[in-house]
Amino acid sequence: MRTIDQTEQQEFHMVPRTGDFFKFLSEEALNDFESLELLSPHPPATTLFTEGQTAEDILILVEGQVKLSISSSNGKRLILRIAKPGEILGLTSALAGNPYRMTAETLYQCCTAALRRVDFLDFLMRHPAARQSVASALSLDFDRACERLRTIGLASSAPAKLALLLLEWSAAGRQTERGTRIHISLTHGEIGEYIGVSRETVTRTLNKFRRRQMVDLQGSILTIINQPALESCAGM
Amino acid sequence: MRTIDQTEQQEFHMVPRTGDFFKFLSEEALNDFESLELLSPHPPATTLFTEGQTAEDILILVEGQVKLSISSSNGKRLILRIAKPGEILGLTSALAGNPYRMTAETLYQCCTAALRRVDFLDFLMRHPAARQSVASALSLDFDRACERLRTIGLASSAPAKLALLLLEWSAAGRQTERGTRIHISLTHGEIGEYIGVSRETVTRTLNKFRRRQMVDLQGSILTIINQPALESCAGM
DNA sequence: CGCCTAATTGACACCTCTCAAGATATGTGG
DNA sequence: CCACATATCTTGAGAGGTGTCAATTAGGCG
Repeated sequence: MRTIDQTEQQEFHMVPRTGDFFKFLSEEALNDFESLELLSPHPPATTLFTEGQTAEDILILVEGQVKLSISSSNGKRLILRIAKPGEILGLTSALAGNPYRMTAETLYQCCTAALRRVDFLDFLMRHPAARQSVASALSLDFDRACERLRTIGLASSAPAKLALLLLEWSAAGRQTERGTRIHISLTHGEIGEYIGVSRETVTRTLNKFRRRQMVDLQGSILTIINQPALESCAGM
Repeated sequence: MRTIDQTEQQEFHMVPRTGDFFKFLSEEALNDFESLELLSPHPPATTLFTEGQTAEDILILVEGQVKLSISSSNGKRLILRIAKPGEILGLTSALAGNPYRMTAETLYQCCTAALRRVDFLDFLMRHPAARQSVASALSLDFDRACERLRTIGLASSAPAKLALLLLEWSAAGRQTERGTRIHISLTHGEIGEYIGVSRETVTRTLNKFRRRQMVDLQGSILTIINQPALESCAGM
């Protein structure tokens, strides 16, 4: 189901640097950074680090997507979010040198840049812009966790949770004349782990949305046809 | 039900500074801080700021307890945590100058120290120890949000959620020969808002715990008699 | 084609919410 | 001290939602 981008394994120095962290670095800071980093490719479905493991290095996602999740001892998982290029993985743990509070798993072929913790802290001392960038990343991490709490803790029913998730995703979607089109790259099981409901409930609820003409589903392409209906379902 | 500490309204300069933020400040930094702050007393059940409001000032809790919560448009609330003295309220929003993501409400008579945002940022520039302190506070905020997600999102049943909450609180409790004793200062309704279940379910579940000899309940004093049983109930 | 993963659908049990009624506390004013 | 008002807790009954289990179908890939 999950289609893997068949991009050629690129030469490391050619890997483009996109995303918030790199965007605000000066040319000079970028060069400084590149002299410290260790770039590594990772196959799909690789575990980069797990909950409880101590953070030795700083890991920055350069290319690909990484699933961040927390899990309970009885095997249940809760997906926090899908990290995009330019995100620092497990930032708070990495900064403080604490154990990771989450598990990071590659979705596709990924490329990460690793720095030793001390090197990264020194790097931040040298570049105020990077410090600013890290501060907003911390802020963003917290905001996103609150957003997750809102979806999981405040939505009363499974349809409400799913509607909230779709609306959240719709921000990154493309506008078409039929509605907002988004690409769903997760399985129903993973969507379930995203909003804390079972796989089967995701299937049933998605079908309910489709029957009610709220969304259209063609393979992994979902189109939000009736956004107001979705919003009222989400309780907005 | 909620008993209010009848401490005399103290002279401002006599208010003791406790908690993580103040603990790591040098004498000099503390004096610097005190020259910038504006101390204010607040009656119980006062709203300090609400979700969506823009953060103009930095607010640090000096004395008392503050309930931090998020809420949905249909009136449902989710308590994030009870802030203790020394905590910076809405830190990520305050630092970034973003709208608050939560609502802050005093529980008892409280005293806060307010600084203008720019003054606080300047203060941080002057005092590396304070910067360090803020960094770990940010980290702690995130960790606590994840902890909340674990309780609300990963626990499968109401008893599991309540058990997790009690065990979380037991860390701050006092050991006695009968078990860990904790003081519950929230109503059942508020406990419900803490773990995302209804008021009645809290009552029923607490009684179940009591009937099964897992806890003992005398007014607002709860004693964890059978911690292993609680832990297994929490799914640990 | 055969294997494997994911999606689908139905049946059923159980949990929790809601509504409603009553009991128990706490505070207030006479 | 008593009567009253208010807030909180308690308990029961009913309904709806969701998880689990099980069987079947669909789709991708070697």
